[in-house]
Amino acid sequence: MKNVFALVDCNNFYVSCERVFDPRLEGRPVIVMSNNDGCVVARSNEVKALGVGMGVPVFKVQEIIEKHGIEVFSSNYTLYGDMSRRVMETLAQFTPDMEIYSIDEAFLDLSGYPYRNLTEYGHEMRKRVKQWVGIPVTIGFGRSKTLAKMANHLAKQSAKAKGVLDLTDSPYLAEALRRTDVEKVWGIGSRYAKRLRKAGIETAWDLRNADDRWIRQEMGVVGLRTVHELRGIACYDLETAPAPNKGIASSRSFGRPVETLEEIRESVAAYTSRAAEKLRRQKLAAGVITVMVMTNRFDTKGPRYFNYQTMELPVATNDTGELIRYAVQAVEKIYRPGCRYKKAGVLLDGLVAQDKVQGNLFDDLDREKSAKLMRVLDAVNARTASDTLRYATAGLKQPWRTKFQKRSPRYTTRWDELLRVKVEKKVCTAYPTDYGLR
DNA sequence: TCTGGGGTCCTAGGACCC
DNA sequence: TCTGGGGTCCTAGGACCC
Repeated sequence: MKNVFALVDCNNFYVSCERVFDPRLEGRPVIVMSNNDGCVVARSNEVKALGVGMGVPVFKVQEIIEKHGIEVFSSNYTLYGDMSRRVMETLAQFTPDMEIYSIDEAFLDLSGYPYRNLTEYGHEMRKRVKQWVGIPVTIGFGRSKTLAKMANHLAKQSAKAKGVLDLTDSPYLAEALRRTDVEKVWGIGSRYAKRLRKAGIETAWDLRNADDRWIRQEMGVVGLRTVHELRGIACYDLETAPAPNKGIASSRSFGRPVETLEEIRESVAAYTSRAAEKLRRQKLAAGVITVMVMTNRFDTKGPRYFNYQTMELPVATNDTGELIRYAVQAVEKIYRPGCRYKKAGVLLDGLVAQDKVQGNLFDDLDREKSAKLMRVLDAVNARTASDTLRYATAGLKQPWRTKFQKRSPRYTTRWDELLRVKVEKKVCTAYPTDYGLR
């Protein structure tokens, strides 16, 4: 039996999410920015056509933004996360063999399903996601994940494909490989692309026909797998049950430079709280904590500084208060006065299941009490959908907070931010589904 | 003035042990 | 002055992904 993989990818996902709730944006140029309103992380097709690159700093394209009246949004991860869930739930109806690969992508394993016409099936999926959730998607089919990715990419380029391209047994496969630049291949980043091009390998077709020994030498086993995948030999299976995290990180740039130990300490405490919440959501505990601080790496004047401190905990924990205590100790060791800090972060490692934590003879914390307290904390914050309860160390006003100056309402997860619909005397004909609500 | 955040896997080399 | 070999574990760094 031959493998059939599909890759479903939401088009310009963050932009599409904004458009679902603000149809005025349809057909207009739209940008969504990264954290701290720093970089461009999502662009509508209109913006791509204006030559605005992925990941460019917003201030560098300010002129284009103003000249073309581009609509600009801060990231609204709460909204995007919820919309993603809706898309995935809809896709799950088509097959049980699904891997949620990222917030806006899913692999489907359709091997062994007697679909006579994959293209038709793809159009059905597209239609349903659009109708139920309001998000446009593109679908590529291939004999390996890498080929499904490539098909998806080509489907986006071609208007003729109408969002679906099947390359499983296609007579156009060779042509498709020839038309794909080597850096567009999944697994080939800018470094490898440069080296490959130097060696005369410019397209996916060239890569597919490259010498195995040379590839193994230059790119290791990972590179070799990519080449095999391009030949239609599937090296990667679907990963339906996500492996538990190996580490959990929480780091943020500051909305403005931070200089005092007090503010750095607050931010580190706040980031530690976030990381600890993630930890508890996955029922894990951390045995190692690392705190890092850094100045602006683009700043040419002023002292540049980067440092981190790792601490091993006597007992693995997911208690916010306890983790904050270690984090604060760590940050006090690396804080250097006279620097303008741009970013701080917390990394948790040595993760173990919370019910398999090894005790310690000298442990003086009441673990049961701590677990109870954390449950209450999480429950209250879940009900109020914000960090209503938090540790005083994290500060009250948090003047260093990351910027989100143009965030749209969290339409689907906050009662006080629901979409407002003006109803005139006539009967309202808008149904919740029109807004992605169910 | 303004430049994101959170992950994964692989490999080479050093520490350590017998 | 002579000074083995093989295994494991850990870490840092480099590549990649969205």
